[in-house]
Order: sequence, then C-alpha cells, then structure tokens
Amino acid sequence: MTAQSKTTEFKTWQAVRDEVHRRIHARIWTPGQVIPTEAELAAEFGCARATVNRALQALAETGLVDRRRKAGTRVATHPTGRATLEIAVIRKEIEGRGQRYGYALLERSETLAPPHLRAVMMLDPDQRLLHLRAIHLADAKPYVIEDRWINTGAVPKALAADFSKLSANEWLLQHAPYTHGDITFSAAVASGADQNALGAPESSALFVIERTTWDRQVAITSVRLAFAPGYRMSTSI
Amino acid sequence: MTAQSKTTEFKTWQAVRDEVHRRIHARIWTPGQVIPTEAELAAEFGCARATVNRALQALAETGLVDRRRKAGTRVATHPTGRATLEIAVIRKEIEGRGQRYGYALLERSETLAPPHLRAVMMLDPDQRLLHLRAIHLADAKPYVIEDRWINTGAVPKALAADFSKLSANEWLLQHAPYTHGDITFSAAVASGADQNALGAPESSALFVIERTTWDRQVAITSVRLAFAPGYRMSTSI
DNA sequence: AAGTGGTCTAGACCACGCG
DNA sequence: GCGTGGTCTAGACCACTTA
Repeated sequence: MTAQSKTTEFKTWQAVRDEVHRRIHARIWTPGQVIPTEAELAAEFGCARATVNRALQALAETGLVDRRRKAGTRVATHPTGRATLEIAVIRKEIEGRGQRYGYALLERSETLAPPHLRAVMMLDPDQRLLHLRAIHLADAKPYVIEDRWINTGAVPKALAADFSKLSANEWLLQHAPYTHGDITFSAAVASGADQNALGAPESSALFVIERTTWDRQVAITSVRLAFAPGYRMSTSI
Repeated sequence: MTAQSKTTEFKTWQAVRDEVHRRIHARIWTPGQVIPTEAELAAEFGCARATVNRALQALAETGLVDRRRKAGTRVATHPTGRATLEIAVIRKEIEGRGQRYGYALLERSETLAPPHLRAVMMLDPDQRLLHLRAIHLADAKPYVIEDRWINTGAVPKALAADFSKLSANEWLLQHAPYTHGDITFSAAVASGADQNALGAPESSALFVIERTTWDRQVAITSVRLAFAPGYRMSTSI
C-alpha cells in the first residue's frame, strides 16, 4: 500500500462523484482548496483516471468545483447554485399538471417592426413582421397571454399558417428550427390589455417571460408571455 | 467503402455533436425519428464509439434527443428548451456588473416558526428560528430585500454570528453546506414593508425568488428575495 | 433473447496555462 | 517547460428495455 490507504473501491463515476461530493460537504476539502489530481484519486479509488475525470466533470458542471489545466481542481469558493428550468410547450405544461388545455387567437396582423423590436431582433428598418396575440387557458381559466412577433423574412411560411387552432408556440417548434435564444424573466404590473385578457384585478403583478430565438444570426421570433396572477415557476438544485 | 460513404472524419466529440446537431437542424433527421446507432455513427465518422457516445449524451442533456437502451436515440418531438440560471451570491452579482455593493441589516429576532414556514421547512412545532431582514444595495440604491429564516436546530452557530456586516447569504454558504434546494420564481405586488425598504412606488410589481435549502432531510434556511422594480433575470439557451 | 446505450479500462497523446 | 486536465481508442462487459 502506498502513502494513500485504499479503504474502499469506487468503481463507477457516479460513486466517485458522490464520494468527492461527500468530502467537500464534510469540509474534508474546503472551499478554495486544491483537491488531489485525477491520477491520485484514481489510484486511491482503485479505478481508471477516465472514471475520475467523468466524475469531476460532472461536479464542475454543477459549479461545485473549478477545474483548470495545470492549476488542478479546486473546491468552488462560492458554490454558485445552478438552477435548470425546463421551457416546455405551454400546452404540455398545462396538460402535465392534469388540467384541460384551451387556446384562442385574439389578434393577427402584419406590420412593420416597432422600434424596440427592430433593435432586439436586429432587423432591417423595412422588415415586416407577423404579430399575434393569443391566450392559453388551463381548465377554461386564463393562464398566459402570448404576444408574439415572427420574422416573416426568416419564416415566410408563417404567413400562410392558421394560428386560430394551433398556437404559434407549437407551430414554430415544428417548422422553424432555432440554434439559440435569449430569455428574460421579470415582473410587471398588468397593463389594461393584459388585465382584460387575463381577467386580472387592477394593478396585479404578472410574471413575464420574454424570449427571442435565433437561427444563427437571424432572429426567428420574439415573444412576451404574461402569466396570470399567482403563477409560480419552480425548480430545484 | 461500405454502404455508408465516409466523406469527412469527425474526430472530437464536439465535432460529432455539431454534425448531429446540424443534421437535426437541417431536417435530415426529423423529430421523432430514430437516428443511427452509436456503432453505425462511429463507423461513418471514423471514430470510436465512446466518442459518439459522449456527443450524443451532450445532446441528450440539452433535450435535443431522447435516448433509451434498446430503443435507440431519437430526435425529441418537443425540443424542450432548458434554461440554466446561475444563482450567485448577491454581492457577486452586483459587483459583477460593476456596481458598488452595499448591505444593511434591518431586523433580527428569534421566534417560533410561523405556520406556513413550519410546513415548508418541515419543522417541529416548537422549533425556534432566527429571523433576519436585510437589504442589499447597488450603487447605494436598494437592490433586493432579503427576508430569511434560519433553522437554529440545524445551524446553532448562526445565533452567535454577526449579520450586521456579513449577510446571511454569504455566511451560510461558508458555514452551512447544503445538499439540495427548492427554488420558486414569481411576481408579487409590493407590500407596505417592501415598498418602504425598497423605496418603490405604490403597487409596484416585484420579482420574487423563494428558496429553501436542505442538508439531507433537514431544512437549513428559507429565504424570500424581493427585487426592486425593474429587475430582470436573463439567460440564454 | 437480443439489441442498444452505459460505463470501465489502460494506455496514449494533446492543449492549455502556470511558474 | 512541464504538470494537469481533456480527449481518443479499442475492446470488453453490463444494464436496461423492448420485441
């Protein structure tokens, strides 16, 4: 036996991950401290270095440790939590909680992009957009208002689509693939239009999600989702 | 050359991932469709199966594909976006955007747990909690109100800590490790106390984060963060 | 029962970045 | 320069799930 006694074998990367997690949690390795190298841990745990590597990469993804070549692996000083939110199709979200889904298109028009959207979506000044307003219902009660703008330059087929039955939310997923997107969460006082559509009392606080999706450099769509009062978005870390 | 022509070699798992991503994006493999097995792709790409495995696992984590033993790998029908939010220490968040951080403790008391918290934190009826209210400032302007309850049964040292200089937010990270936590995001109308502390106009909409952290089965702390009007939480997918 | 993903290994080479 | 993590390989066995 070498300097490091090998008490137990950790053969799977999950077991190694849990053991390292335990040692950090138990303050055997404290925040900021460099932990043994992959090779050393592999020797101690009686497994291949690749297994240790897999385990430490998983921990790095959660932010529990910081890894840098040559510098080694150290316990994060500020265990920055990382919450992962599932952004599902609204219909699925409602059905997923056992409620009946409803949908109605409120408004449809083709117009020039308003200035703030021209900036957000980086559009030409003369680019025309398809503007949709729709409401999604859960058990016949207003759930969320969808206020959406679609770049018809990028998705011309959208002009021919019938959004009175199928929401743009779903149609776009099927017909307009995107490479990435920006999301912003905020709180807003319900505007008059929001109040009406959601049946919300005056000066309610609404949970708002704004999302713009892109195909490479081209903006596909920008949407504002204003949820009925009382909406809560949950996750765990 | 076998049935599958090998035009290009993809030697790194990132390259394989990108190529698979490209084919899905280009509708060469459509939603719901089963894509070739790892072995087949490895043969086509001229790399080891482990490399393909790594690539497909990465895509599975983002939700772009679904993988099941025996059933194979198929393109997800509802590309459920997955937004990852960094939950940093508030001081870091403020300093990170180049603003000056300020902090003040508003209130400190030791009391029995109010009923709703007893439920959330699963506490004994006679468990006493440490209650703290504090405000965090960015460039001397109110940024967020921290309303926190600490389970002194789990973290007795908290009773002796001085929270007038160091926020509980940071003290707990250093002294009370947790294994997991729940987070909820919502919007709320500013209460009278919120209004006062934040200097917010009447009936403002506040962005609220509620978080409870646990060490195994024991609740460590439960906190409500009410952000000043205008706060936006952003990420990308 | 058989096919497919999940993982381990031992060795190798590479790439980054600290000193 | 050189130590550490990052990745690839070829082969093997395992675990799960569906047919």
